Amino acid sequence: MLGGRIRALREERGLSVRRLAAAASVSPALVSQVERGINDPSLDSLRRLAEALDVPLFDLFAEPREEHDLTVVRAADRIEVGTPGDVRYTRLSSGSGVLEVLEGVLEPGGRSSSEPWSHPAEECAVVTSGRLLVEVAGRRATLEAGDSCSFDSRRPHRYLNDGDERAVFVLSVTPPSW
Amino acid sequence: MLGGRIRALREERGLSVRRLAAAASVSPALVSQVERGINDPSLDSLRRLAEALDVPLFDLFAEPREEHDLTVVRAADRIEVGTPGDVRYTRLSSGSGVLEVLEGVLEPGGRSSSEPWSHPAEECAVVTSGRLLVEVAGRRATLEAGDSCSFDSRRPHRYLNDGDERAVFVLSVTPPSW
DNA sequence: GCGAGTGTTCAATCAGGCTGAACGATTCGT
DNA sequence: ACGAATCGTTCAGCCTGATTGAACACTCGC
Repeated sequence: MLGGRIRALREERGLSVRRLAAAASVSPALVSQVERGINDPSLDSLRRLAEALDVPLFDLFAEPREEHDLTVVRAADRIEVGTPGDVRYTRLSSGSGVLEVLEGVLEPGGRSSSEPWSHPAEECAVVTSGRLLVEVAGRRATLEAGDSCSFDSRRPHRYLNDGDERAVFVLSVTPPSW
Repeated sequence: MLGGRIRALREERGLSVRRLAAAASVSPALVSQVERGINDPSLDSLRRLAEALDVPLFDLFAEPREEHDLTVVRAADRIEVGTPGDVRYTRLSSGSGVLEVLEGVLEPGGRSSSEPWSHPAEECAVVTSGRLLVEVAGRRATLEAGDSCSFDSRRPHRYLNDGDERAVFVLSVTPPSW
């Protein structure tokens, strides 16, 4: 799992076990053992390996990404996802992976929820048409078509439509939270 | 750095050092030491802590998120970012964090690059207007306004405009790759 | 005052990460 | 066909350093 990741990175670079070991100042045996999951390396060794492989440490722990090549979602056949509050969300992304992109539609007077929500993610909203009122941690901002905003989703937030026409926006979230 | 992350997660959950230690079946001393960066825990201990904190292991190594509350980017004053090939990109997101959202504009006959690019990320493009030809790992798809596509950015890919009008699209990428 | 909680420090221990050496399989050049 | 040089792997054993339990100083209610 973690070993497989290291092996993949090493082979990607065409390095032999010994070469990598030398670059990381560890023994070849260690590299072999770690890659095969026989031994849990120390953090120190991992740091050296990560440096030798020229990747940030946390990359070694990254979940294996979902394998999808190219997913196309036609405007006509989008899938509707959960409807928190008054917002109608349809999915623009594939639904797998760590990136979720949705289209949100909010009718005049509507709101995403009565109480602001909070979840561990990062999001960015781009207004396509209409006017959107964003509330984040008590602060408010009004977005017109073409405007965008981004924030840490852990801060309590919600969307409102205080205008008199339908608001449409593209919402990007990572990682997905529902 | 790693310790700080653990401490933050623990405090977020209102757990005391002892409570977390108990939940992770390690000693309180260890938690304290690790949080203060006094020593490197073993991977096994880290796994237990991650489980007790209910986060994936690699979260403990995640870069500390940039602290921004609410960043608004007005349509009028977007910042232009690098221009790979013929695509003009302007930034819609804040520019910090792991989520990057851009608006791309591609004139007729233009292309993002002559050779397909590859970078370790995930991306999703939503066509706002015009027609966009997407090429991923040799496969091609034509997107009209409202259509979208998503794929693993590690697969070689590029965008082309084979239509006769300007193509505008919203591009979400995580993590940012330039 | 006491008791229960907080986070922290430190000596001592013992698990386990790491190494060096030897292994069998390959792939060279000759 | 044969060393020579690589490849990745295995294993016993050393020795570091992660882990622990106990004691620390502190703040809060009662």
